[in-house]
Amino acid sequence: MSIAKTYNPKETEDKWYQYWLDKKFFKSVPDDREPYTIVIPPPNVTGVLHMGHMLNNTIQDVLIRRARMQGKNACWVPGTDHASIATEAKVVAMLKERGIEKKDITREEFLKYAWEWKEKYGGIILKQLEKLGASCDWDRTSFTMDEALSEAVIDTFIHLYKKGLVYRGVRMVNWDPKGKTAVSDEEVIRKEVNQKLYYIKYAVAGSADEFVTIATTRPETIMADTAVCINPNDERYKHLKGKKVLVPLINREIPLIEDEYVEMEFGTGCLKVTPAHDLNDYELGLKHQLPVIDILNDDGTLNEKAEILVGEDRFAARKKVAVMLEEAGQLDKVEDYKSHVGFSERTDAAIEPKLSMQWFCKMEEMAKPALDYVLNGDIKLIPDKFINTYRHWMENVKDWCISRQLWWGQRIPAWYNESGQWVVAKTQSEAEAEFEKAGFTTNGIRQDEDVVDTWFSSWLWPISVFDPSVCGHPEKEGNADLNYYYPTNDLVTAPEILFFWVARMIMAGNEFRGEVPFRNVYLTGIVRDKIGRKMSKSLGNSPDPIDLIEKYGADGVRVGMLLCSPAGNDLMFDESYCEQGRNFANKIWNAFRLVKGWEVNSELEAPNAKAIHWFDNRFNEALAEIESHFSQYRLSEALMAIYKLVWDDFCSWYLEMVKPAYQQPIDKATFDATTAFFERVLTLIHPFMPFISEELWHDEIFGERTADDCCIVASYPHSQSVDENLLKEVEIVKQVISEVRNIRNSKQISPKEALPLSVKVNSGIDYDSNLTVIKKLANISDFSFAEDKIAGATSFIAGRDEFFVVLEGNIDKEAEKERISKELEYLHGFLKSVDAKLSNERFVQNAKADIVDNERKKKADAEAKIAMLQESLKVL
RNA sequence: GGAGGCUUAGCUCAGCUGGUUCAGAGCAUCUGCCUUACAAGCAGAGGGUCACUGGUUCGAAUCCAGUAGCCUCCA
Repeated sequence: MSIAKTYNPKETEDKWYQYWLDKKFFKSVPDDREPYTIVIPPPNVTGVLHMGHMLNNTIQDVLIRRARMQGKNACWVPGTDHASIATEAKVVAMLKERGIEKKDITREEFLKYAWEWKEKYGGIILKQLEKLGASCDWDRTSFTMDEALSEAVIDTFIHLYKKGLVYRGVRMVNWDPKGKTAVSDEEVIRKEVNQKLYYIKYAVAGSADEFVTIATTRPETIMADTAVCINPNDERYKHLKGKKVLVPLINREIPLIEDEYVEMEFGTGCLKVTPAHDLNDYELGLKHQLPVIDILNDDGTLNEKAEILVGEDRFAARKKVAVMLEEAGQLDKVEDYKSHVGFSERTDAAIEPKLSMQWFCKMEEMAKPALDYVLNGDIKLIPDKFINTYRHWMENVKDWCISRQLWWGQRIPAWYNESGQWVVAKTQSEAEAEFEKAGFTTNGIRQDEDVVDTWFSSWLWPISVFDPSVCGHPEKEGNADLNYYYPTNDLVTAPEILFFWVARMIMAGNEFRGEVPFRNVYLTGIVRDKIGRKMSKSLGNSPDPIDLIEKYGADGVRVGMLLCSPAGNDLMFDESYCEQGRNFANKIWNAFRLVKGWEVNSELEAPNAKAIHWFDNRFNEALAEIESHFSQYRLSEALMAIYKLVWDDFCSWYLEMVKPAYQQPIDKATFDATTAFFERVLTLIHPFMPFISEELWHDEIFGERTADDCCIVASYPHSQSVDENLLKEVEIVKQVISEVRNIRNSKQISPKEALPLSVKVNSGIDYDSNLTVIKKLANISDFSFAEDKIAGATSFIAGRDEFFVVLEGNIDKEAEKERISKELEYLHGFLKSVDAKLSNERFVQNAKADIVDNERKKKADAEAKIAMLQESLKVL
C-alpha cells in the first residue's frame, strides 16, 4: 500500500468538481420531489471573492448539499448583480486609462464598453466559488441586467407607477458630487470627522453696530441662507424679533424667524437656515415658507447664485469664505468640533444634501405586509434578535429614492416632451400614444436619462431568476419553475442588508406573488480579524480566500470558517481555524489508511460485536444531536458534533477497539461493519467537506460503485432509536480504560507494560462482554473479579464498581491515602449541599417531584461512594 | 441623542422554559510518548468570583433593576 501519509487536497478537488459538473449533480429541474431552494445573494460584478463571501457561500453549500442528500430536489441559483455605481466607476476609470472621457461618448458607446467590461471581469467571482466547492446550478446563472430581468425591472416600475407607488418629486437627496448621482440613505456611511465650528456675525439690518452670531460648520453655504432662526423662548434675542439681518459678504437681507426647533444651548442659539443644503433647514424652510437658494452645481462647485467664488469647489470655498469673513471682521471665532459627516459608500466623497427631482418608491403601504410576515413567523430570522431591528425599521420606513444619475442600469421608462410634460411607458411608441391621448405634443420626445437603483433589480431576485415575466404582472400565473421553486427555503445573507435588500425582497414577493420569497433568513456575522477589526482591503488584514484554499484545501477552509461562526454574531477569523480544518481532513484520511490496510480473513471469528453495537448506537445518538443543531441552523455546533463523533468516537475509540494487532488480518464481520460505518461517516461530513468525502467514497474498500454512485448524492443517514443502557455501560468501560491509563501516566509506567486489573462489581454491568475492549485499550494482562477489596492495590471507582490495579513493588500508600482523602473531602462537601437542599422544607414542597427525587438519588450515590472510599482507606 | 445587542477558561464560543456531579466544548497551554493510520499525531492533566452591584426565589451563569466597558443600527 502506498497511500500518502497526509491528505493532499490538490489531487482531488478539481477532479471531483469536474466530475460533479459532468454528472450534472448540481442541476435541478422540477419533478415530484420536495424542492429545496436557495438563491444566492448576487455578488457584485466588480467584486472578487472575500472572506465574507467565503463564509456566506460555505453556509449555503452546506445547506444545499445536505438537502440534496436528504433526497430533496436541491436548487441553488447563482448569479451576479450589475452594481450600477461601482461598475460605472470601474468603466469610467478603464476608459480614462484609454484616454476616453465619459462625457465625450454617447450613452450607447458607453454601454458597449460597460458590457465588454462585464463580460471580461463579471464572472471572476463565480469562478472562484467553484474552488470553494459551491454546488450551484450553473445553468441557471442569472445577471440582474439580463434582458428578461431588465424587462422585469421596467415592468415593475410601470406597475408600481400605475398603482401610485412610484412617483416623481423634489426631495432632499444624498448627493454624491463625485459620482454625480443621488445615493440612498443606506449607501451613505457616516463617519466622525474633525471639523471647525465657525462663529459668524450677521449684521442686523438698519443698525450700524448690532450683530447676531451664528455657529456653523459650513460657512460656504451662507450665500444660500434664507433666514436666521432663534428660539422664541430665548431671552437673549427678544429685542431682535421681527428684524432682518444681512448675509455677510453678499449683504442680502433675510428675515429673523422664530422656531422652537432651535436648541438654545447649541452654539450661540442662533441658527442660519439654508433650505437648499440641509435636510433640517429644508423642513424648517417649508414650515416658514422660505425661498430656496441652491448655490451648488452637481459636481460640488459653487454656481452663480452664490454671487461670490463661483466655480470654486465647496471645500476650497469654505476656506476662502472663512478668510473673507475674517477680513470683513465678521468671523467671531473658530472652534474645533467633532461631528458626523456622510460619505458615499462607492466614491467616498462627502455627501451633499441636495434638492433635486428624483423618482421615489412609496414604502409605507408595502412595508406593512412585509413586517407582518416576519412578526407572525411566516419568515423566520435567524437569530431572532433581528426581529426587533427589522420591526423598528419597517415602522419608520422612509420612501425609497430609486433614481440614479448613471447610464449603467435599467433606464427609467419615463418620457418627456418639449413642454416638460411627461408620461411613463415601456417604449417610445407607447409613450407617444400616451401623450396623444392626453392631448400633449410628442415633439422633442426624449426618455429620462437616469437609471434605477440596483436594489430595484435585486429585490425581484427570488422571483426573477425563475420567471421574470411575473414582475410587474401579479395577475400572471408564472411558469413551472416559479411555481415549483418559489417560495425559496433559505436565504443566507449579512445583517447589514436586512433592510435594503431582505425587506424589499419580502415587499416584492408580496406584491407579485402574494407570498413570501423565502422561509428562513440566516444572518451571518461580519468576518473580522482576530483582534476584532473588520476585514477590509484598506487595512490589508484580509487573507485571500483562494490562497487559503491553496494552503489548507477547500475542505479545510470550509471547516475553518464554520468552526468560528455562530449565526448572527461576528466572527474573529484566524488562519489557525483553517489549520484545524486541514488537520481534521488529515485525521479522516488516516483513519481511512488504517482500514484500507487491513487484510480480511473470513475464517476468523468475530470478536468485536460489542464495539460494533456500541458505535452503531453512538452514531445514532450523535446524529440526533446533529439533526437538532441543523434544525436550529446551529451549523458550527453541528460541525463540532460531527468533529467529535469522527475524531473521538470513531477514531480514538471505535477503531482502536476493533483494530487488529500489527500485521494481523481482520475478521470479515468487523471489516464489513467498519466500512459501513465509514461510509455513514462520509455522508455526514460531506456537506462540510465535500472533496475528501467524495474522494474516499470511491475507494474499492467500499465495494464496486457505478459512475453515478457518488457521495454528493448518497442518502443522508436517518437517526434511529438508541439503546441508552448500552451507551451508559460503555461510558463506564471507557472511564475504566481512562483511569488505568491515568494511573500509568501519573506513575510513569510505560503504556507498553501490561497491568493486572480486578473489579469488585456492585452494579449489574456484565464486564465479561466488555473484556476484549478493556484488555486491549487499557493493556490489561489479567482481568479478574474480586469479592473484596484488594489490599495494597491502587484503586478507583467507575460508576458504582470498584477497580484495583496491583502494581509491582509497593504502592505509595501515603499518596494513595491523600488522593482518596481529597476525593472524600469533595464528596462530603457535595453531600452537604445536597442535604441542605433536602432538609429545606420549602425546597421539598416547592420544587418539582422529579427534581427532589433526583436530589435524593444524588444523596444515595454520594453516600455509597463515600462508604466505598472509607473502606479503601481502611484497607490501606 | 434614540433603539438594540454583547460581557462565561489564555483565545473563539455553547449553556433552551431558573434545578441532573452545572460551570461546558474546541483551540491553545503543561506532562509523558516517534506505541507501524495519523507528531497535521497518541495518552493524560491543569485552567473560570459566569463584567460589577443590588433584587426576586427554597434555589440564579440563567429572571428583574442599576453601574461599567465594548459593538451595531438610526438621528
